Order: sequence, then structure tokens, then C-alpha cells
Amino acid sequence: MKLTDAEWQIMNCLWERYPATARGIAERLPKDVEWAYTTIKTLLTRLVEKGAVKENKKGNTSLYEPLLSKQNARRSALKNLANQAFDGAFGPLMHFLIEDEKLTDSQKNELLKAIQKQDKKEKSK
Amino acid sequence: MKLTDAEWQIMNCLWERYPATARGIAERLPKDVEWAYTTIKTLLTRLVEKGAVKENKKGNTSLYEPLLSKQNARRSALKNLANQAFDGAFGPLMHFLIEDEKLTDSQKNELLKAIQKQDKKEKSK
DNA sequence: TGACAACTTCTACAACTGTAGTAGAATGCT
DNA sequence: AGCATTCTACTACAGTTGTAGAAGTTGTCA
Repeated sequence: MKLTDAEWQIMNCLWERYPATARGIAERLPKDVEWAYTTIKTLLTRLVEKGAVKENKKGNTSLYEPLLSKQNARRSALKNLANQAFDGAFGPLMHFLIEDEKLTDSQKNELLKAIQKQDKKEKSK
Repeated sequence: MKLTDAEWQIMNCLWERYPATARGIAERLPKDVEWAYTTIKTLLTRLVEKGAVKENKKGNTSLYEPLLSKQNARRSALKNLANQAFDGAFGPLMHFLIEDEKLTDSQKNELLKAIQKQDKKEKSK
């Protein structure tokens, strides 16, 4: 499932807390995003049509909650990027990240630990 | 600079070898991409307008070459993804990759080495 | 030199995206 | 009950993207 830029904004708010009303989402959008209320509704409607969000009419007002998990959305986005820009493989992608982006020492340590931990879990299986 | 899906296809061919003609690019497109020749031309024109590609009319035929480097295109794409889906930070992105994607042992080793190497370079600066 | 091939530029057009207005229904306050 | 507020559903509309046809121009080979 592929999300557009605007849809990511909405989903990010929704994942942060749900069920949520359109109004609630409006309030949790980043300060610099100034969308008309109806814009948010439109986006939500599209997300419902896509099956990324569930809508629950509660009397007068709709409550929304994600069907697509953040996990999965991230996975798709990364997969997509890997395909487009890294020959479909994650290895080169990570490589690029490590070489290109400046990591602080603590970030590096954290990564090392993460890799090792993941390693151990793997072994114990 | 943001590239669309179709534009990535073109750019990938162009980075692989340039200067290149539209015909040449057509030939190097993945087998499953079957675009009319004019489709490729349209995309190239748009890329030129965007400033991602330079066009060089050689008599009857145009030669194209990238102005946008692969490096930079990748950087932008990653930055964009990080912003959208990982609160703008690369740390969590990498973390996600490491935890979520199954790495083979050798991939892990390679990463460890890469991190360490990068570390050393950093120190020696 | 004429005909076919290969190029180029223009135009087209539907689907998707970003962004929002309008009108009518439901709710709430006095 | 009546008016203001707040929702919702529907419509709109320009810009971007994917995809390509048409028509004119240049090159090439017999």
C-alpha cells in the first residue's frame, strides 16, 4: 500500500492516537501544516477508500482508526525506495546510509548493539 | 530534487551509461518495462525541464547525460522518506531496517565493518 | 532523388494529488 | 423553538504523472 505525502501526514497523526476524529487529527498536525478542515476530511475519505483506515460513524461524527499499521507502511515505503534507487536490495541501502549519513558515536554504538542483538535472537532460534 | 517512479527508471539507465540516446536508454530499460519510444522522450524532456538531465543535440539526435547525481538522488529520496515516515531522523530508519529486514550473517559482518571503518575515518580527521 | 527509417516536437488525455468551497443535516445553547 | 456551531457528503479544479499518438524533419541507402 502506497501513501502519498499528504496521506502520510494524516496517518502519522492517526497512529499517534486513535480512534480519532477528523478534528482531533487536525489538532495534532504539525504546526506548519495549515489545512482546511475539509481537506483533512477528503484525505480521510480517500484513505478509507484505499482501505488504509476504518471509519466508524458515531452519531453525528466519524471516528477513524488505522487499518494499515505503521510497521507495514514503513516496510512498503522502504521496499519501494529500495526498488527504485538501490536495485531492490536493502544491503546497499544500509550501506549508503552508513557511509553517507553522519552518525554520532552513540548512534553507531546503538546500531552495533542492535545488530548483535538481532544476531543472537537469530541464533537461538 | 524529487523524481517520480518513471523518472527513476530513466535515470537508472542513464547513470549506468552516459551520454546516451533515447534509443540507448530504451534498450537498457528492464525487460518488463515496455514503453513506447515517445514515452521515453517525454520523460526525458521533463527531466531536462527539471534540470536533472542535460540534453545535447548532436545533429539529428539528442544525447543525454545526468546533471543530478545518483548519490544526490538517493540522498533526497532517503531524506524524504525519513521525513515522512521516521520523524525526520535516520537513526530510527536504520534501526527499523536492521530489526525488520532479515540480514544474512555476511551482510551483518559487512555492516559492522562498514560502521567501524567509518568510525576510524572519523577519528583520524 | 525518392522512399523508408529514425528522430524530434506537440498535443492529448485519464488517473492521481493537493487543496478547498458549498450546501444540507445534526447538535447544542438560550 | 430558533439560531449558531459543527459535521458530513458532494463537487471542483488546477497541477502532476503515466503513457502515447500524430505530424513534421532529417538521414540514409538503393
